[in-house]
Amino acid sequence: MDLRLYDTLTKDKRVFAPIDPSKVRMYVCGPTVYDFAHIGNARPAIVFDILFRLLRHRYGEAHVTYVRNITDVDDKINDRALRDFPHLPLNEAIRKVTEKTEAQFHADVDALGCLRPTVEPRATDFVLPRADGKTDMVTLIGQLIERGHAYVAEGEVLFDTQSMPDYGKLSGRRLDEQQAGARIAVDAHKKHPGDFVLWKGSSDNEPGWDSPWGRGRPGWHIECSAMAAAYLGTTFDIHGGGLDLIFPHHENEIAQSRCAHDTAVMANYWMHNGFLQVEGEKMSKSLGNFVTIRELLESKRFGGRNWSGAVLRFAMVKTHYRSPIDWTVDALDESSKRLTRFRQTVEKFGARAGGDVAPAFLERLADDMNTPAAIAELDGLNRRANEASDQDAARQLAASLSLLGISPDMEQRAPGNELFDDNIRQLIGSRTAARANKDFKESDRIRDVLLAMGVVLKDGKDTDGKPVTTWEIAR
RNA sequence: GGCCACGUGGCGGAGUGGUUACGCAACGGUCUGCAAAACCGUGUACUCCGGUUCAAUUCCGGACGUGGCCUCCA
Repeated sequence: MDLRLYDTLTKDKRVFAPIDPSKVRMYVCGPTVYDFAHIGNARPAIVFDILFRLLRHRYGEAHVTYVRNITDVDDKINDRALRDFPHLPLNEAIRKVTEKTEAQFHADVDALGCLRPTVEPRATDFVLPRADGKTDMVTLIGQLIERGHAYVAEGEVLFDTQSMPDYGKLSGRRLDEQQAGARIAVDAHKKHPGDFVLWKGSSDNEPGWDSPWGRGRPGWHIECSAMAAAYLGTTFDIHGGGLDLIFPHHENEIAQSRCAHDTAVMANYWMHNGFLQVEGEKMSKSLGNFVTIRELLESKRFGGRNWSGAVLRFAMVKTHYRSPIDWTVDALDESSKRLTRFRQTVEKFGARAGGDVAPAFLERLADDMNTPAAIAELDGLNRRANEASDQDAARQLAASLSLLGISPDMEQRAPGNELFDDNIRQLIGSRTAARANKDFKESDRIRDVLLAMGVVLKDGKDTDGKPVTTWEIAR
């Protein structure tokens, strides 16, 4: 069965053919580490994690390289550093901000069930030429100047967009059209208003590196060109990111990379996840609907309860990755219910992941990651398992969920208390014993105790007819 | 103003030129010490107007609506 992927550049869905199946290569634009990641940031992390898992499943774990950068040089980071650590030297303050934020980001996406990428390079490690000879930004910029694709003007190095005949192909923007729009800053030193900065000078309270063009820092797009080449080579398989990055970020990455390396393409498939709204409105701090991953996991700010990483992940993948998502309490509620049903079936049959993924499920996923259709197959498996006590269906359900990055125990973790789980299991054990003795008074007492803890019990039977009790957090 | 998506039942959300998506909610039932859950069954749909076609929710054109990008942004 073929894997088919939608390519933003060619606007079509086609069979994925890696350049080298023994070394499938994917680059995804990662976070700028200046503040807590919001739920919108979680989307590309989850979407491309699923693609990563799918590729590993097809080509083998050792044959897929997933690079996701960490942007740790950015004006927002500078601002945050000056605000939060005014007494520290700038570099130290910046390091404090980026290290803390990076740790937060990792904790958040870990909780969402995302695997760590193969490599997570930090931009600041790729500004200057490196001892290991991996591609760096200064060298890349030098190559662009040499090849006549960039020029120096007023202390900046600018990319000469007119030097690239098909600039704008990804976003469908032509240079002459852009002149019409008044939004692009017209600077006298630019040859064309669409030209963008590769290198800019730094003042004393901005981070800077010594370069052939003076002390300065890289522009917004060059870091990804450098790090992608450093780990994946000049042409690779998949480049991903959010829809909003198509222009200017990815457009400019393509321009830089192709012109510096003189290649026909930078990546063979450009993939973009859709945007997310919150309760029907664009997420913004001014509307007060700005919600971070951490808040969803740990606070009751959204919907009066907190949500497990599995529920957040499920809510994210029950919509196709290219469609917009309206992030609502109702959607999380529904996700929680559906997931609980799957979990109960898996537990009831004692099914463990590691078995075979259901073929129909895999087929849906292979069709440009049609996760909603794939999940519908899980409903079918769930039904088959329960209707006909079909062990195999339950095993396939567990294995398929696992390919989606969802394991049953992710759902069960009670927030903020690691002993919670064990405690509940003990109480359930006592209650099961009481029920076996027909001591229903005691049995009901324990059930009430658990209910007071916010835990609802569900009695069932396993395939041998033995009583099995599962539980979930009360809604 | 330019570019790009999208508009499916009460809600979420796939897909298809003629045949059940799927789930949540609702209603009915089976089962269980009770409750809950689970399982089974039932109903409701394809924004509007033209066109192509034997046949359109599905293709083409238009209208209206929603969202995104064009500036840091997943």
